[in-house]
Amino acid sequence: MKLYNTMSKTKEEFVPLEEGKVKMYVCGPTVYNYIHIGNARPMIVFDTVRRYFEYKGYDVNFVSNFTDVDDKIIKKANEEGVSADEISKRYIEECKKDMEGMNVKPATKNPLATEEIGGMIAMIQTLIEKGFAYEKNGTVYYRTRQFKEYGKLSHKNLDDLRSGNRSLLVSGADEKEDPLDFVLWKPKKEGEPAWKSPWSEGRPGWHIECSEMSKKYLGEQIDIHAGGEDLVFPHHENEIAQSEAANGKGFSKYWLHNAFLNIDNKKMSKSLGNFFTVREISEKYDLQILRFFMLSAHYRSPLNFSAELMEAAKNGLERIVTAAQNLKFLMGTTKTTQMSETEKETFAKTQEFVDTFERAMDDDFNTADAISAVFELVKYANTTASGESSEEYLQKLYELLVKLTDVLGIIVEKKEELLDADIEELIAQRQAARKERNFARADEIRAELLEKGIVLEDTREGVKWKRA
RNA sequence: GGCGCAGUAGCCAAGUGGUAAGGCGUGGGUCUGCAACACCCUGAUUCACCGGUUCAAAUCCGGUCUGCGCCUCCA
Repeated sequence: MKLYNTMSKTKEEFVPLEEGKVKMYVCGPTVYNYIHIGNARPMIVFDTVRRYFEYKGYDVNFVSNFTDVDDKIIKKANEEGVSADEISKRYIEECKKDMEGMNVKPATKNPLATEEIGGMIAMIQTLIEKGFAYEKNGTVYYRTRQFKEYGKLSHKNLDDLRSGNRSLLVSGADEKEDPLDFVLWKPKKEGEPAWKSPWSEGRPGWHIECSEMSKKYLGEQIDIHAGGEDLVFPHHENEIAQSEAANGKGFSKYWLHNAFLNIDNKKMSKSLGNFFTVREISEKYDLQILRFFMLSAHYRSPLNFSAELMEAAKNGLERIVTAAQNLKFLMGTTKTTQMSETEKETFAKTQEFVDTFERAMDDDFNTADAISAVFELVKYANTTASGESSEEYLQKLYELLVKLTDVLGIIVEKKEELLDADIEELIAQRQAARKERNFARADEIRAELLEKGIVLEDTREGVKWKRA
């Protein structure tokens, strides 16, 4: 299994720190509003990564935080005249609802920054003791140049950073020893949430949160640290500087970053007005479609979002779900139970699709290729399964389809639904009308049911129905 | 200015040295009372452009054009 490591800029063979286990940390959202579809990409992508590790038999400890103290949260709280705590609690709940809709598995642990302040203070203390941090008037800064490997993740040269950001030297006319130093702890301003610390009453800087939460819940060394590509610098670079300086050992073995989701080939932003929340999308589409859409491209490629592409994703996903439903339907009508020798041979050929699927996923989670393997399985099922198939054969095909789509977090199983008695009656009436070749009446009933959201399909094995 | 990514059919998208997967859409056909589903056929002599290396290039090298990202606590 190979994965692309931002640190080495190459695909590397995955070797876990501990046999059979994966310790994985994904930087979560700052909860000041509903999450947007850009936030959804890493959630979906890294959930899929997790699912594939689990498919391969690994025990995955998946930790993803919520940043629940931040300027934007405070700003939102002030606008609404409520506490910052109320804002963050509210949007954590809303975020979890969206994640459920996208079929993102709950993390092993979702630490909250505000509940880990003690550990952060201890880590900052250690950094000060080791000479990697210093305090000035209540603010604690990280002494960036003290960490000799600074820039190793983003492949930046400290002097380039300096010249590129000369303007900051002026605007940052503060007490920093060096303009590259970043904040570990800052004193509170009027009306801001604050915690007591040895330096001032205040709150932690953003970067230290992840260093501490990752250490607390996964240990000083982890297998995978992931997030959006914009986090490479400075966030992850700073995390490395903090964690490795404080713990005296390598932090994460592999660094995974997803590319951005664009809209009209532009980065999504409020100022451009091309900003969508997951909640807005959910009003128009099942979030399964959003998930399927996100997985249709490689996670390290920029992905463009548009209504047209969502429609295409919707149709593609429906093809997969329909195939699964069709197998299920045939299972209910088949006469034979056991697979014949011929069917055994036919089923054996599906191994080819499994191999293709795994080869794709083993190659840095190539979900686009993995999906094409699923489509090939779908075509194979559609071609080989019929009313003549045995229940066992249909069942095996169905289980295989579920197994592969489950890795992608795509749900093809539908809950058993019962129809109202009057709808059952209408379907029966229509069948009777068809038998009498009274097609006008039959079509009338079909149209009537369609208005109620019931779509009918006539097949050799009987009438199928589904909700529109 | 520094660092980096990308350009493959109408659209989306794999493929990183051996002769272009898959999906959506279009058009035609089979099935069906019709429809839907499904199936079959339909698509790039060609992978932004120009050179080069090689028996062989979408894939490697050089250059050009175009789009985009990071260098601001934005996933």
